Amino acid sequence: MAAPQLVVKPVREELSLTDKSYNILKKAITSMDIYADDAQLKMDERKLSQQLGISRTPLREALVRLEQEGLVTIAPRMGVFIVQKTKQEIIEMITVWAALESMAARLLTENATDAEIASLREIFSDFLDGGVTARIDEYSDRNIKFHQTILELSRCRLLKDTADKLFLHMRGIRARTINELDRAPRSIIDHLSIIEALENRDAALAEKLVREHALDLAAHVDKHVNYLE
Amino acid sequence: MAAPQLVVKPVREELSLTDKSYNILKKAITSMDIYADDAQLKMDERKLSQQLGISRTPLREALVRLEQEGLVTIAPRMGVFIVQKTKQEIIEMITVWAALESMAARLLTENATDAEIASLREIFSDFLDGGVTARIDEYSDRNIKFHQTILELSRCRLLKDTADKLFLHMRGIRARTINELDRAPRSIIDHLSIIEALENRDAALAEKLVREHALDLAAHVDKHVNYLE
DNA sequence: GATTGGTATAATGTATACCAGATGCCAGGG
DNA sequence: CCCTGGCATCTGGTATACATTATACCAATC
Repeated sequence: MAAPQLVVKPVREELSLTDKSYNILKKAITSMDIYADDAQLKMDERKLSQQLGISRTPLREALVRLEQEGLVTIAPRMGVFIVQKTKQEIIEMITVWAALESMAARLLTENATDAEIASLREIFSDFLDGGVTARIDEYSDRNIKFHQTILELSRCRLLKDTADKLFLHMRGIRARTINELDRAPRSIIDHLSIIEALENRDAALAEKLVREHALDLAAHVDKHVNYLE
Repeated sequence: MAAPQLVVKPVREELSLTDKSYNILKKAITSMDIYADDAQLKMDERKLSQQLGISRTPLREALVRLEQEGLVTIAPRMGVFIVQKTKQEIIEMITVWAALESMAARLLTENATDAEIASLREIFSDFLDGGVTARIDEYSDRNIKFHQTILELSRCRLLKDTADKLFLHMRGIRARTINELDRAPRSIIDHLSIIEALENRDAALAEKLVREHALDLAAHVDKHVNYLE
């Protein structure tokens, strides 16, 4: 047995100012209601750098990252603006999401243990006795958790990371659409069928159900969401 | 009918130095052989800024964008390095690609015209009489064109954009794996079956064939590519 | 001879200064 | 009353200067 020895973790926990302001700004943007009528979309560099207590250089690098992620646009000589997604873009995001998650479901049937699949069922264990509409907020959280877990259990990190990036943008619209979109009673039935297919290791069926569940949402957005322009 | 009027496109063609250096560096990185033994992976900020004839500030913003795309890593206080993808990461990229392109095939059967689908067939018209192996380079170009066209014809821009980002990273390994991976005779048969399914507007079959074609490649990489560590 | 510690140098992270382009206001003219 | 042109101001883009940290080299000691 090895002699006892000093174990330390790397000291480099400190994030750069760029990283810090990036995180702060990302959280700020994703948690604001971008689509409110009086939403302030212009971001003033100088004012922000003062509020954050840093200079403009690291702030600008953070803004570049946000732009690359599609959260803001930098209009040369005109400033940076928080982007409002169009309805079409939202639908496309859901479509790509459908592609990713259905592939994840397929992989899941090959890579996940029975216990892991069972954990999916547990997510909704509190909701099996109906009364879903009463606790819509809580259900919505579980809903998100469910989909993220499927991505997770695919054992394909890139699949999850790519989906997470998309999900970032969905956050913004969730606040507005939560009541219309999370058609909970229907949703929970879909989820249970998906879990069943996964339990049976039926890759083709699981993939199909996941895809259709997501594309249903896209169709629903297409039909019923109108406040986006 | 409207009166004739002067039509001009916005004068704003001028890119910022950040954009310019971003484009230059991206091209430089994707066209170099990252996996060569003597490959220089460290990027010297100061030297680069001198070579590009600009200051470090816009260069750094370009590097931040490259990092966000996964082409380089910025190690705090230690510099920026061109990333070498691991075999696992390559396989994951192909997997995500499979998800995206199979969804694209599905959408294509709904959104593309017969003429557009026919254009897919034309891509390979020169190669139908065998002799594929003789013109492997040219075939490889058509191969790429084929897959990109499917993404394009899906009419889902985000699907194509997401796939393009992945493709960026594949460029680097193509130079090395071209002979092993583009198993042309097999490949062309797959492609023709895909086209046939698309012509028949058979969404389920097209999706399946596209997915399996891509996942075959992933399996092949897993089995036969060994130079990536 | 190998290893450790100190110092010098170079490179990165951040701040600031300067410049150019865009917006808004106001005056003047139609 | 509206439109145009010029001016002032403000904001973003870039360069440069400074501070902090990593790396390399050398010397001293074991």
